[in-house]
Amino acid sequence: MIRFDIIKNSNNVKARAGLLYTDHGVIETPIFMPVGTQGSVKAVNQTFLAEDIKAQIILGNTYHLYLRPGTDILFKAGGLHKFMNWNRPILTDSGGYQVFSLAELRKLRKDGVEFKSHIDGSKHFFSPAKVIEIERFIGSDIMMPLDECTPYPCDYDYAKKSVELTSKWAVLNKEAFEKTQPLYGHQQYLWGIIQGSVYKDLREKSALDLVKLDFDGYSIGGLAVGEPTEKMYEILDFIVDYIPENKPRYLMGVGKPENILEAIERGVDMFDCVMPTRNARNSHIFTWNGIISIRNNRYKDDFRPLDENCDCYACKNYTRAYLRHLFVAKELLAYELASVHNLHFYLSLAKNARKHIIEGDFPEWKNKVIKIISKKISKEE
RNA sequence: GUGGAAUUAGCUCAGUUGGUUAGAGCAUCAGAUUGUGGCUCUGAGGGCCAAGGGUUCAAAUCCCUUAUUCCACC
Repeated sequence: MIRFDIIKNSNNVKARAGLLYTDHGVIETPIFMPVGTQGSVKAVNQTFLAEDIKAQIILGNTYHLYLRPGTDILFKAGGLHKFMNWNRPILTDSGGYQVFSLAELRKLRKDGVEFKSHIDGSKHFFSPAKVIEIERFIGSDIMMPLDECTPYPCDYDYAKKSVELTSKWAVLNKEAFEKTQPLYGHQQYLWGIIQGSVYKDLREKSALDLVKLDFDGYSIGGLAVGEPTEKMYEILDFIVDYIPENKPRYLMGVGKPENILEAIERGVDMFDCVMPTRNARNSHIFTWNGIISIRNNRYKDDFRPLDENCDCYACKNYTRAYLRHLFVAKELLAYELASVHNLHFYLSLAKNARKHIIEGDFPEWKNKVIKIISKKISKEE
């Protein structure tokens, strides 16, 4: 069983600060985990990731890594940590989301999912046991089980069947996990993923089924897939109480900075999202003063840093005008600097949230910063 | 000098036998992006169709003149 120490509970809200122990290091929660789908956080090298951004754990994706480079290469390399030169924790998503997002290629079966590779069209089959096997080859510290992520909107009957399937698979995931061993000498842990779309009774059923199996942690999946944000908060308010308090809670794929803070307030400990990196590549910059679209014409002669309150590599060394120029010229450095900055912002956001939970003024701080950081900067002061 | 071709958005070009408010790509400008199928998607602005004159109910389209550019031949 993974060790998770809650070092401080918030007084009025469910937010908490904790320490999550893995063989690759201790993670301070709440935490944001940069997404490195194919064994690389896009446009960011591992040195920056560790030393500047101060990422404590990153994500890999089972579906993508299985297709390329494949488990034989990962095994020969000694696991993903060595392969990519990252010695801090790694969490792998199972490919359950790809089952949903690549829906045209999939065929759901009771025992797993058939799909066609988006790379070469070849046919493959994922079962819960197969996914665990692949994650053993990858060597991720925290493994996600195979699940089905429902789209939104999703009618009740489909969501119900989907929860039943995900619960059935959870049993098989857990069995496979217990029957197999880590390959590289460090411990691996398995989470359960709660589904149920926007239906509270289905969410409850999903949570009860999974808690019975006693996973190391619990993920909340199937949110931020298009439902109104208020709906997401409503489900979070409801579902967190069904997850044992001493287990880490992971809200998959979320989200915008304000979504993360609202979810922390509701008791979530872990987050991942492509937003800081994908948006960085599209010139969308998160700052403590609000959102900047750095390609905008008005930054062409703005020689201030992206964010005057930031000490990341990009802000310490380069100006808005230069970043805008790089984006307009489609220079590769644009993607690197913007990604470093946005990830640094997300990690700072989590770090500050943690600090204010410990200091006891999280809700006040949260309400104050959300107003500022979620707004687009439209007029320069 | 002679003959031919061309001239349409900032750039490169479409534009059917003349027929409503002349299109595209790129560029520009502005949005979007939530367990990532690496440079994506959506939208907007921008043209007295080289200039002038004719023919016609109607001209980017046909005719004439001029200008500019390119090609071929003396």
